[in-house]
Amino acid sequence: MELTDRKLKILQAIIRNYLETGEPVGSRTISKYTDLNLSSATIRNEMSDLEEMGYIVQPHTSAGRIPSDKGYRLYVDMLMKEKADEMASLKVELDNKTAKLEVILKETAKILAHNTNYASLVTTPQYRTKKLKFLQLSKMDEHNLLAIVVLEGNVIQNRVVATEGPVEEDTILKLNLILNTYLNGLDLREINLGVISKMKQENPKFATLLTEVLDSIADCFGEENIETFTSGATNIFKYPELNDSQKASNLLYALEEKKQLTELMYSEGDSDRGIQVYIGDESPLEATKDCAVVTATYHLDEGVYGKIGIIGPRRMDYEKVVSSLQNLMSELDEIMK
Amino acid sequence: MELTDRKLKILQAIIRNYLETGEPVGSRTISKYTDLNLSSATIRNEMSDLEEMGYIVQPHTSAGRIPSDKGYRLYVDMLMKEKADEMASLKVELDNKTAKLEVILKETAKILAHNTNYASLVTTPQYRTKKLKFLQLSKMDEHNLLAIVVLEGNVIQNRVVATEGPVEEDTILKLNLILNTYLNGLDLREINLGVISKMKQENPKFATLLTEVLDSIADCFGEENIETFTSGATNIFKYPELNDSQKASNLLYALEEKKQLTELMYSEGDSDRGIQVYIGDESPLEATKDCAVVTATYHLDEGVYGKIGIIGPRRMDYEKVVSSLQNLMSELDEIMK
DNA sequence: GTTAGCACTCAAAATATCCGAGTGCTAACA
DNA sequence: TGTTAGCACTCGGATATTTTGAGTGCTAAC
Repeated sequence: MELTDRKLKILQAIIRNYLETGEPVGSRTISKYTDLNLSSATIRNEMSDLEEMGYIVQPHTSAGRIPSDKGYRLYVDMLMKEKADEMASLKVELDNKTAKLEVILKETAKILAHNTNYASLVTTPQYRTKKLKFLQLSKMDEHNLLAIVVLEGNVIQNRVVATEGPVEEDTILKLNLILNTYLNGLDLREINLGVISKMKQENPKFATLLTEVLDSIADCFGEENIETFTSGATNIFKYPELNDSQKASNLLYALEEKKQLTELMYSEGDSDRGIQVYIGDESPLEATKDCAVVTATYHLDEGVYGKIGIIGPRRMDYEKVVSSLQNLMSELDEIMK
Repeated sequence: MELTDRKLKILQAIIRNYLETGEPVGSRTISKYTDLNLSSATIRNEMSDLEEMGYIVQPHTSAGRIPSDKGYRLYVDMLMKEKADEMASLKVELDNKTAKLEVILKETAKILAHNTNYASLVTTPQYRTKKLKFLQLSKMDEHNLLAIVVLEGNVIQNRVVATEGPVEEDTILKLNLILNTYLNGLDLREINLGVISKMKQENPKFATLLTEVLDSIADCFGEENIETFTSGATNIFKYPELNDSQKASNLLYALEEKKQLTELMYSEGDSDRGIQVYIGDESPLEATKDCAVVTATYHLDEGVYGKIGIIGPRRMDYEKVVSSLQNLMSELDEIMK
């Protein structure tokens, strides 16, 4: 059967209406709602077709229709095409003087949640290909060194390095010199065995210490280092279809744990610039089977990116979410430059 | 009317039973539950008295009784007296080699939540009277310095200091020297105008820079610097009496925002070593009016302490919670020494 | 002081009843 | 051939009604 223009319009009307009300919509409603000037009977016939084609479903015999995941998908795809570039104006109050990444990201999550009324997620960027700006060791006490690692983009991390024996102030100065000389401007892939062994060979006195330090700072780059900030988790109580203790509990648990969600955000490899939408069962994550998840990518530098995302009910205001995400995305791009 | 020993036993039995089941308990239940060997009729008489005295209430005429806040209070107070020193053995898997405070505290929250099946809170300690161990400035780029502040107890913080103009490497070295000379070993109260102006007078060349740096690091000590970690928020869904979307939503919101909870934890000034219990309406916080909140204090150094706490339903297993808290409290005391 | 017995209460569960939005189908119409 | 009015039918949800049983308070006997 063919998806005529009229069917499309009706489908769109059904979805729009359902997004507003959250209730199944009937033929009479649509007959009045659209500018098609068709009677409810005609709409019924068309709806019957749309149901057969799988775009809408009836929760039970004598109820109106609601969009199926397939219906949402069609709708979202259409939307994406239309709205690809247009961008609503969203006032963002990020104070870009704050140089601390963590603070910016937390703030971003808050703005996003507040603006959309859904739950939001923001991850720290992956540093895999991030370059080392500088590295600074200091003596904390007899058995511990403090290593400060600053990566490009002013990402600051610190690690405590436990040393075998006590270390002289003098040695620390030398270590700092060696480490910065060899490693500055390199990214994780470039800090490989070659550089390391060269470094040790040319400074045999410090071989042990260097190993200890390098081990401890290696994970500053690592993937397990991604942190996810969430905000607005309790927004989900605003939507009756999620407001059921079982569902809410699972969802909130996922939001608290974050780990799975982080994986989800990074799962769909590299649709990179694009915006990714998971509707209901499309999501690989059990906890979000009743939700829609929309994620976007922000860029910190070539090859270095993080994710921002939204979790809400299936009947999500996709237009608003997409434009909010695009907005914040470019806002972040800007700040991070 | 006097609170006889028998009445006390019955009250205790009622509370215990209610903690287990969450259902109002009737006279017949108690008559079997206790070793008093009294008929249900007798129990009924006693219960009638207990109700009159305000220790138990009837949700409706033909239901059993549940403890009132006053009843819980009596119970908890008795418990505290009995259990003051005894300590259950709780296997704590804190890896005390990790020197990073944040990680330890997050882990603590998790253990606590997991162990008790309630929601847990852990705050970072207040550093008001914490001494400065050392301070390290590094050049990040033309307009930003990175200030690392290490306080006693290996609490590490960093701040980005924006400077007026570019700063020479040489200048940074000198600044480091000056700052550490004047400030090492001092706490916030001791870093007052006196020291600062003296420092500036004796190093007039750096007066402006010093001001910038000191401003930025001042809040490393500040109270607004307390962070609260939570865990097990979704545990509240396990208790039917909280599992109502309105209550759950409020509570979870409070747990997400944390700010109010932090205030709550620090509100009851200085019961210091002790354990603080808020039952229902005793709590100043609206969101926890249907809960019980138990908090304890851990010590990092003289005058420096943080809080750990539990939020759960009124019918909380107080014994277990108290001993868990005591355990973790001393465990933390130990690690922080 | 304790207990058995019994009438009484009342929330919660089970059951019955009603209501109406919405459907599918048919027949008439343009 | 596509559109529409009309109508019988369905069924979830709201409301009303009944049943059930745990629990109480009171009284009288032990």
